[in-house]
Amino acid sequence: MDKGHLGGGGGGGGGLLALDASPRPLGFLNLLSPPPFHRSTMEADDSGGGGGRARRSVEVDFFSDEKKNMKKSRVSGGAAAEADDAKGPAAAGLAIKKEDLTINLLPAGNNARSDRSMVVDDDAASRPDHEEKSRSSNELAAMQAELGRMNEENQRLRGMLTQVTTSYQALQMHLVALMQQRPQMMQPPTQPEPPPPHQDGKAEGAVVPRQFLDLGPSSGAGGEAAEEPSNSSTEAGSPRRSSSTGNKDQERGDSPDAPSTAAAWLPGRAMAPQMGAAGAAGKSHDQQAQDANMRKARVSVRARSEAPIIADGCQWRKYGQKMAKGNPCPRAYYRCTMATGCPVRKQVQRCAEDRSILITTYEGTHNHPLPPAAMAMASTTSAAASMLLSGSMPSADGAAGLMSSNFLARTVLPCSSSMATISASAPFPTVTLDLTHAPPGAPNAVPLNAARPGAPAPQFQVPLPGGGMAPAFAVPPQVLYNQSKFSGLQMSSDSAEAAAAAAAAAAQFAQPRPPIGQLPGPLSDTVSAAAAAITADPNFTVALAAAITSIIGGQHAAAAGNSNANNTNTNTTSNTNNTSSNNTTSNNTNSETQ
DNA sequence: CGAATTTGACCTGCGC
DNA sequence: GCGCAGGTCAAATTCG
Repeated sequence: MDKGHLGGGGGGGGGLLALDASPRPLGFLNLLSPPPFHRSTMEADDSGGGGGRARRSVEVDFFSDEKKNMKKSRVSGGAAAEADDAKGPAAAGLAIKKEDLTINLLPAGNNARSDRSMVVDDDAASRPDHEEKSRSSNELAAMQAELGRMNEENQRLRGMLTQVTTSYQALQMHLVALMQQRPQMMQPPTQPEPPPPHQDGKAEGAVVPRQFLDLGPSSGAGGEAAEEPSNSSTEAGSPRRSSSTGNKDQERGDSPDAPSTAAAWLPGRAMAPQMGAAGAAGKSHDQQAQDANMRKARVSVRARSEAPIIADGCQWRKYGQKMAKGNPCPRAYYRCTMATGCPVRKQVQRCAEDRSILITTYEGTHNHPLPPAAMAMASTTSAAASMLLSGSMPSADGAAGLMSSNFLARTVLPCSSSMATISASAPFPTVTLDLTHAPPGAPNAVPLNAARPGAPAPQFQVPLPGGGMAPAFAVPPQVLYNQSKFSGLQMSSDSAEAAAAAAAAAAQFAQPRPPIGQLPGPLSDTVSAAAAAITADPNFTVALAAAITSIIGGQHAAAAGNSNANNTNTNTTSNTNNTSSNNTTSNNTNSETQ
């Protein structure tokens, strides 16, 4: 099943979203994530990459259509087309747009394949009484040339925006790391963060290495140094099957108390037992206490689903089931089996009050790279955990802790217009992300049922924030009943950043999709939710307006009406095309996002 | 036949 | 110290 996820899986991502979802938000999203157009330029270079596969499909699909069209027109247009080719591959994306615009601008159906061609033709056919015409043609040509320049500039800006966004995210992560660190002091930077500011589409390369679900400040305690190397070392170190026993030993041995359970799961920790009790003993009680606090961080996700389990991109194996007190529904225990000895576990249980609500609680840190599909959840939970921990930490002043929590909540869960619940109360600090309440605008408030065809059991996709997006978080009072020691966080979506995050998240969640001929349904649901969430933000609207303005610009003030209408059509068309190739596209997007 | 799931037993922590 | 509840193990069972 997860083979499906990993191998064939990996549905679409940002690209798909961008293309498939409602035109507006998507258009904007495109600006934030390596847009298909942008890709055109990179296509040749990127196609080789790991994530490139999916992306490539997108490109292929998308551009193949375009090319087909172009070819057709060439066939009829003749030499005129040459001019376009002459512009070079780099202009591919621009060419498309430009063409559309050009077509729009031209009064007659005279397929103006290229400005030049038009001019030439006119010149060739020039007659005395056509001076006017040629003049207007010249003007057109000038305008189009300017258009071209504008488009180029637009692309540059897009690139810049992408970079900025990436940098922002990197900084955000770094900040989170620092926050985690702070209370522990003396700890070296948790995460080897600051990834190169240039990535996004390529972020994958840089991000993947650290694609670990980092629920606990694993980074924190001495594990820091060990954590990174452990990524691989741990895997190699402990045979998978033995892992369970290994864990057991670790957990039980470490056990002085629960805290270690999570700790034991940490890659760094994994080595401790091997090194002997001495190592553990060496640890100060203070630190142990801190670890105890932090290691057990949990992230709970509530979402409506008929499916027995949510598809978060990871591979899980059920190792137990138990009836929990006060809940007629049994609680199932799963452990990550994507890598040998991965300590991550999760509990799945239906809400007693509303059995349509599935509560999934994650715990532990992945000690292996995660597939793109799992990244959304991983980053989400990681971010949430970080948020929780940083906020719950006995930092200098409670206010600071709270503040950081709020801050993180906003940065980590930017799209949520509602609430995420954070609880630092015993037994473990827990962050609850409630996806059961979607924003008014969101079409599919929640039932994100997306039975995965390949999967033995139906699962559903959860659009989450960390990766970027969450349709919404709302925490019904009852959710907090036994855990609010802390504070609920009000998180308001913040401008374009929120949109960007949402886009990224949406992209990621579009990913885990099966590769072929399947479920545009859930995807569209997700997209819809994302779109709704994004567009709900007034800031987004403004940003979108600005973006559109910059693209269409006053350049065409004159032809505005016409051209706008046509542009709209054009967009619609391309959307349609992409939609038709939904599956493929989704894959692409994912890789790209990642 | 191997892998995954089920399920009863066992272990541990916590509250009284 | 005892009982309860949560969590995990591992043999038995089921499934592909």
